[in-house]
Amino acid sequence: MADVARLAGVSVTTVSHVINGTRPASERTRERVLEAIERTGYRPNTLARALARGGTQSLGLAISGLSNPYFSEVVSAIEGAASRAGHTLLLGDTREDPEQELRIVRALAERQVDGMLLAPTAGALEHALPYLESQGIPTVLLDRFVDADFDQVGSDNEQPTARLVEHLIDRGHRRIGMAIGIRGLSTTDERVRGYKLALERGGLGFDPALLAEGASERDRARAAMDALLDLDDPPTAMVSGNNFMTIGVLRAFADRGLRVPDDMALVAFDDFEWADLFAPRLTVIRQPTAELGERAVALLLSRLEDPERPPRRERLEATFVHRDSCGCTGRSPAPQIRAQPSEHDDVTA
Amino acid sequence: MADVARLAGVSVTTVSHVINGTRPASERTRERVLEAIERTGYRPNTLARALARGGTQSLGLAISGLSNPYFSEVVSAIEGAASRAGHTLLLGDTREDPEQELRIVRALAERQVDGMLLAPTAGALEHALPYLESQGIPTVLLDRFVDADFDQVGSDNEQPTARLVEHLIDRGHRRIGMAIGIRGLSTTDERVRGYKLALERGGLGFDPALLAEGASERDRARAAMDALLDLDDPPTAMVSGNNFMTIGVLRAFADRGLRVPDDMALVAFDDFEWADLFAPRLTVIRQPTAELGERAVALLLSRLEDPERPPRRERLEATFVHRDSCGCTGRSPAPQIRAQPSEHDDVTA
DNA sequence: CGCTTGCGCGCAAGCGCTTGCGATGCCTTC
DNA sequence: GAAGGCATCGCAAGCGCTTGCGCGCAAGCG
Repeated sequence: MADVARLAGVSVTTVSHVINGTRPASERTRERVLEAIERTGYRPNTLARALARGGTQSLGLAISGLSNPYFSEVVSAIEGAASRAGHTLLLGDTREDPEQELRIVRALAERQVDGMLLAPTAGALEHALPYLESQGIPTVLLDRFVDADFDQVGSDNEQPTARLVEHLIDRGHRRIGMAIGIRGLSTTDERVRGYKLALERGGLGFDPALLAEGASERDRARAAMDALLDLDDPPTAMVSGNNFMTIGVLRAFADRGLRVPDDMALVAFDDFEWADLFAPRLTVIRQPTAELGERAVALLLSRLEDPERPPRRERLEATFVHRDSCGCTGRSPAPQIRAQPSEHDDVTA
Repeated sequence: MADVARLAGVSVTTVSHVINGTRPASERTRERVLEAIERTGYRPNTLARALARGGTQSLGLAISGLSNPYFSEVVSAIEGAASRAGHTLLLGDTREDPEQELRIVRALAERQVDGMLLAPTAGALEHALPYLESQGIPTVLLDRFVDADFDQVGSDNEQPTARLVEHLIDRGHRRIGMAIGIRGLSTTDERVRGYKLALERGGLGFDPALLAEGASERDRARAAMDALLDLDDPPTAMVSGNNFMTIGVLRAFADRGLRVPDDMALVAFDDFEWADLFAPRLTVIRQPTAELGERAVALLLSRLEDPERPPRRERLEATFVHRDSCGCTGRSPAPQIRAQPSEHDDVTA
């Protein structure tokens, strides 16, 4: 910037002001400065600016499993919203590990992000969250809810899962298993609660033996599913707690040559983009990923504007998408479907 | 940091040195400083450090389609490698738009990233790349190759695609169409070249009418595929140029109730994680996504160490994964398969 | 008992930018 | 013709950290 000032024959003050439009300048000097900028190939140093101004125009994003299609859709939406608001994203992967999460959050905070978007791990309450709170960093929690005073966004889990299970019950299933993600995450807990709720409503009673603990790892889910199938009284239908679990469960089925829905019914939380193109066409709950990302950013921006505003929680509605993996297709009448927004799917809110 | 210094009764100089271990200090003062840091809840300001030192320990990543599973796997690998090397990632989505790409690259550069990872758009040579070059920013290009003096990493495209097509030819197909991505990207061009090569080798001749221009958008691919199917002499088999194209093509098939592989054979570039679990099980070329990300970071780090080193290009081998969508299953002997690394797939290098 | 060594530290000058105060010169206004 | 107003700009003090110099002091030396 000093170069520019020299070339334009003005002070750095003036250069700074014409760059930022923070103070009027004569047309003449404006032009000279602009030209000097052009000729020197001047590249502003955002760091120095941030240091001087306090505020980096950047947001931290700490999340687990970038390669998880659900999250990557959310990330994509977040990137879009952040970028539209003139913010840059700093990215970190928590790997679902509270220590790693703290490291990431620390690193991002030390880089002076203006705010933080975090999909908290199961141990966040003991590590990352206290840190964020003590440092007074504007934060919004994503996907998983936590019992703490933070802004939070996520989908509704309990009722949609219950709906999934009830659908299986309606189809006559009595032994319904569930493959679940990481214990301690609200997403997991709430979905399990929905599962139990539906069983209860259906007068079925909850059998802990029918829970396949997948810990959100495909291979663990596969192994756990395998164990379920070895039961004396194995399930005739499964509900999967998230897309990783779905993959694991299906692998376990494939291992034994079980076919969906003929040998085994399956419904799942989390949709896949291609899900209506391949068989079995999965009956799922679809989360509003784009909206989720956008709301999260919106919440964060609003908090940046008013740090004192009381924390807000937003539950977004998830959609029931009726396809074939539940075993309904053609053979028996599909239950209460209300709309068909997608071309090949039956979709209901 | 001033607070810490005061509380410890030393100068900021000393605080800085004990934090960074840049100068020996007496055990006593070390302890006092550390304790003061603890008690003040001091959080180092990376920005100020970067400003003083020059060097931010952060890398820029500009890529398109975060929600593309191929890219999100690469991103995941990059994040891992970068994080292991002590770097933070700044993320931007180019949306395949050269102007947007330049904006992103600029924003990242102005944030003083130490180096840049870029999946160049088709117009990069006119915008982003000259900028990067003129600013002397260490850069490695990703996925797509470009005719310029940059470090570059990507998969082999031509031969693998040819292999895909030859496979169809071996199965007796004579009208083989291809759905292709964005023109001007080396990935697209090279894959088309592989397609033509195979046709030629098979004595089939290239018919431009059989190219479905999908521009890497699912809906365009679907429409283009639709047009192909309306031909007087429609293809009996398709090869898809990337995973978006695959989705589009399959949608077009679904629209008409065409079944793969019975009514239509399909082979594709890009694997999906779940591809062996759903029908049709796609026969594909799988790119080494993790390796790609890691090599890219490795290249960038090595360039940071030695900025003068001549640019390097790395072609990574893609894998032929033989499944059912080509129409081979059981009915006819599968051609030259050499290994079966995956449990349910036939995989060949 | 002076003098060198070496150890432990602090001073202060930046890094590149922003911004509160003025300073300067010219044009109006009584 | 002096005073006030307005439009244009520059000075210099930071923002929080790093780092080349150099100072003081105790130990070691002849």
